[in-house]
Amino acid sequence: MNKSSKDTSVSSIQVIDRMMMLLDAIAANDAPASGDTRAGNTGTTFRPPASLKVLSAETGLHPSTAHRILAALSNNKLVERTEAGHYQLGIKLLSLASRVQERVDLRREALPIMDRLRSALGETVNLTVREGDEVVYVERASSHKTIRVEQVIGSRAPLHVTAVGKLFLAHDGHAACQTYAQRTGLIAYTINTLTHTESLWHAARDALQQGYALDNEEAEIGVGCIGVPVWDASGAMVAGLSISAPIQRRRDEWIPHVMEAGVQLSGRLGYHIRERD
Amino acid sequence: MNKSSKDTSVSSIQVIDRMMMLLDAIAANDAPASGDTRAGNTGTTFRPPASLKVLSAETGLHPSTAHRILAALSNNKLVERTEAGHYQLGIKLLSLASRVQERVDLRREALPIMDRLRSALGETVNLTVREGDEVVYVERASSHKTIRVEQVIGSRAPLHVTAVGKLFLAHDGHAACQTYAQRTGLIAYTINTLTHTESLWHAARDALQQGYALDNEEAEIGVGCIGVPVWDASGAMVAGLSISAPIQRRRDEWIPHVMEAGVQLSGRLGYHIRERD
DNA sequence: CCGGGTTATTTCATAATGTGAAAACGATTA
DNA sequence: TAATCGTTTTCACATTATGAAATAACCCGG
Repeated sequence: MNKSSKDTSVSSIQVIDRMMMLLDAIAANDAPASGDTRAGNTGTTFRPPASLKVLSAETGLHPSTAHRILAALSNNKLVERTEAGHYQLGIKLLSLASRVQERVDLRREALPIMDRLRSALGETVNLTVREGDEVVYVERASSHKTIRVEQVIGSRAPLHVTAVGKLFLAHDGHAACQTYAQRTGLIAYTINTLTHTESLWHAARDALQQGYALDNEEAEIGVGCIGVPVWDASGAMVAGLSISAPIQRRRDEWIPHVMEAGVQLSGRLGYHIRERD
Repeated sequence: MNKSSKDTSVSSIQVIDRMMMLLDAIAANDAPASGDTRAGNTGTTFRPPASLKVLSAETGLHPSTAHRILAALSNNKLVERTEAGHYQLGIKLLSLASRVQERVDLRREALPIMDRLRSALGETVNLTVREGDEVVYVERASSHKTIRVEQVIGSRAPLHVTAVGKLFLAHDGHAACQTYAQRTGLIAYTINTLTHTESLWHAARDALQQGYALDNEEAEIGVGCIGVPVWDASGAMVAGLSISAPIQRRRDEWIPHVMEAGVQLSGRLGYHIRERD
């Protein structure tokens, strides 16, 4: 009979849920083989294109059922078959997604999330994008406190003095960070500004690694930030989300909240969690 | 009982086909509205939303059925609901499509199509992309005839002397075409080269209108081309496909073949035929 | 503030639909 | 040639999706 232990939703259509499992399984097994073709593989780590066997095993569907659903998806160009008979995601997804693309607007998606974060923590939340060697403030949810930090929309700041900017630098890699350092001279804004190339790089790299960056009065004395990256569907870092507060009010407990907001916004832009590890 | 539908498929799953109808219907209603003067509104409405009523009418599905399927899709984030209750395509499509994006490579998709075209018509087929004021030859399926036209992969030609180049110019619009003309001076390569701004513009615009462009010995005496545009999922013109032959061998009957190849390749890149109505 | 018309949602009896065990197929490999 | 593995098709069955109708929510004009 049915041994369906993972009953996901109250009222959904079985076939469609199963279809979704299959699409996700295909997407997961579709991992690109770029740059990871080192010798000495153990043999089990590489990702073969998704065969029926694998997909049915991974989804728990009977091969027969999986095959039937995949054939239906194939008819509708939602999946394609390689000549070897393996499955990959289909072209139709591109044309459908292009419609979503047109609609998705960073600021519009960001605003409600920023609002919630501001309400939860009570401090000003900023959305920034990168432009060259600077971050630009493009949206804001202001704190209601009498003493608050507020950036002008449209204003800029160099990458190395902001939390989000350091994430951008880390994303660029070591070489680009060094080039940036040389190009800009890492001008000191406060006594705390990181002005040495390598300490900047290490701070940035560690920040990206842990998923958030701090700004400890590096741009302005008295102001502290927590910044997180925002990714889009293609895996590009398209923006940053940060909370800014008077340094004595800032709390480490906020970090998970800000990170959660970043994850949410990235999700709204089509980012899927398991990008690469 | 009353099944008067078009069952094109040999064996497909009903729900999935219906789901696809709905997704397509949503996509169609998601298109940028042109000439929709149904309601005189100002400001608040950016896009015409798709209501259940409209979708069920458009797909021929009973409202109840459509609603159920849409709810299932909604559970899986393939569609989203606006707060007004209308339906739009969902974020999940973005993350799925990004996987396709990674895989889709212009040249790889083009080669089999170019091969078929070459075999059908016996002349050299070229794939070109734009780079600034020039087209670059990036792929080729050579004719096997002893007398044939052959461009070097990687070589370039100015826009105004090639069939595909004129399509790019037309795509840019009148002003950009004029700028191009001023900037480059429309150097004559042969006696047939279009060296007058306006005649170039008219030729280009008409070509794009009709879906193909000719090159009548405009780059080199004795060589004639038929070129068609290649579009991607976002509606951008990303390349051109052209066939080149000694002018006395070129036939107008080839035009539909080349156009068909262009449509096929565009489809492989995610372009959906019905852009506007 | 109240009808009346419209649209969205839920219900539920029904059979049509998708299911999966098993068998057939087809490609490798021994 | 037989054996093995993965894919595809078949088919009897009941689970599953269906759609008519009833209900709820919503929107306007009076």
